[in-house]
Amino acid sequence: MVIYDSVAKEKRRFVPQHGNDVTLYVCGPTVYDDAHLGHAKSALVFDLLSRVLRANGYHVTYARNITDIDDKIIHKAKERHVSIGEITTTYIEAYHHDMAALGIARPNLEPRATESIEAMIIMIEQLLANNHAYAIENGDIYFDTSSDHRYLTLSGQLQDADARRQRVESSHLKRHQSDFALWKAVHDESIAFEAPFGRGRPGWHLECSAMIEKHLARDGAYAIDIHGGGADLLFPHHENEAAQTRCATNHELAAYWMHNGFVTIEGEKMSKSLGNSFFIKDALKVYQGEVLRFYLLSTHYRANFNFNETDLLASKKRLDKLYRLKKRLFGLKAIAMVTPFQTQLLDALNDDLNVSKALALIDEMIVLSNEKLDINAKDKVAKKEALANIETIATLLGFGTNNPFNYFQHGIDTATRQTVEALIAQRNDAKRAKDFATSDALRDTILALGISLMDTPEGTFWERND
RNA sequence: GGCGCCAUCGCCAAGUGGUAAGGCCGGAGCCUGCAAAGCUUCUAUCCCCAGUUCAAAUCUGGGUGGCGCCUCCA
Repeated sequence: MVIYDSVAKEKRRFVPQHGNDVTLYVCGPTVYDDAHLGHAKSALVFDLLSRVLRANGYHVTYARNITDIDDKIIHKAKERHVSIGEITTTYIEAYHHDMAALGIARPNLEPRATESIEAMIIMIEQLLANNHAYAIENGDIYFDTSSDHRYLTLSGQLQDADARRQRVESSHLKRHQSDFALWKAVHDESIAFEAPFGRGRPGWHLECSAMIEKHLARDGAYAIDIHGGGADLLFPHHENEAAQTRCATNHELAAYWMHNGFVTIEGEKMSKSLGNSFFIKDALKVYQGEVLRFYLLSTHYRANFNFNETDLLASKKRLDKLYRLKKRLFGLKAIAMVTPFQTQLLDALNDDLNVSKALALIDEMIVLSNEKLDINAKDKVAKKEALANIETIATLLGFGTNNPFNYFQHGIDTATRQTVEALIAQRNDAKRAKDFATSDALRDTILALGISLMDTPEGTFWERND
């Protein structure tokens, strides 16, 4: 397997530190609002990565954190006059629901910040003991970036202090502009945690380093094999995580760093300030989760992704073809077998998750299978192979996992369904009577309901139009 | 201002030194009572300029144009 390491800025052959075991940590969401398409992209990319790693025979421990204590959460709880727990429970459930709809498997571990306070306290104490952190008058504890000789080598920022001063809000109490809070002292009645160095709340960057130490880290040069997240996290979040870990422990944080590109809408990054966030739950009202999965995964993970409906529908048509083939194979049991296609598919994905190449292989496989079945509809070998190939696609990429008939009739309500089926029965009567004028008129009626008909030797099937 | 990414057919998108994958859309055909689906077939020399090389979309330099990070952020 080859992975693009966004710190080395080149593709590197992937070699785990500990034999067959792979540790993967990905920065998850802060649960103060619904998940948007950007969250989906990140979760999808690393879901795919974990699938591909496993397909290569690795034993993967995949952790994705949940930040459930944060100023934005507290703010929202106050705004709604509810507890923080109610906010986080609501959005954690929503997150899980949305991710499941996209066919994203749950990571092995989903550590929460509030359950990792002890680990964070331990790390702060290590940093204080090593003189990598200091407390200021009000009780806040900062990481001393000047004490880390490798600071900024991860992101390659290396900017001078004057440049940063322009942008960063100055805190006269910090020793250096780039120093960041490990612990924010709390003196009032608002939510806080007890710590030897005073009541307070953890800084954001700390939790990932602490959780990694607590749940994944093993002896060696690096705490874990792969650390992932959105491209916006490289600096300062991952830079700071890396600094904390190397200064508190005797190892670097991750052997490989992977960052996924952004989902943009109309060419602009989604953000609160622009008001252009596109929530997964809203997209799911219109499109099937699997179509969204296919679309969001169809562009290489490192490239920026400009979401638009035209491209989404083009992706849907591409996925449709996989399901049309599955429809032709309906009722047959898949038999485990090895085909050249499967090897090629894994090879493509092993090249830094080259999904475009994988999709091209899938298209070619579909055409070839259809061709064989057009020549001989009872070609058993072709059917067996095609089924096995579809199984592999489902396992590796999560595409084609549904019942093909349900897929094409997605979102049709019972009333419409009954109407359509009654009209089809009428039309079949007309067809039997060779009354093609009536039968064509009925098809137009059905078409007006958004339904396409397909006459086949096995009967008339219907599909929803998009 | 600093750091970084990107620019391939109408649209989406691989390929990163050896002579342009795939999909969508569109044209033609086969099949079909007519359709749909499926199949066959047709459509690019890679933003511009200069350089390196036997050979460049692919490397180097310079332009132009997008985008991201530097502040919470997937």
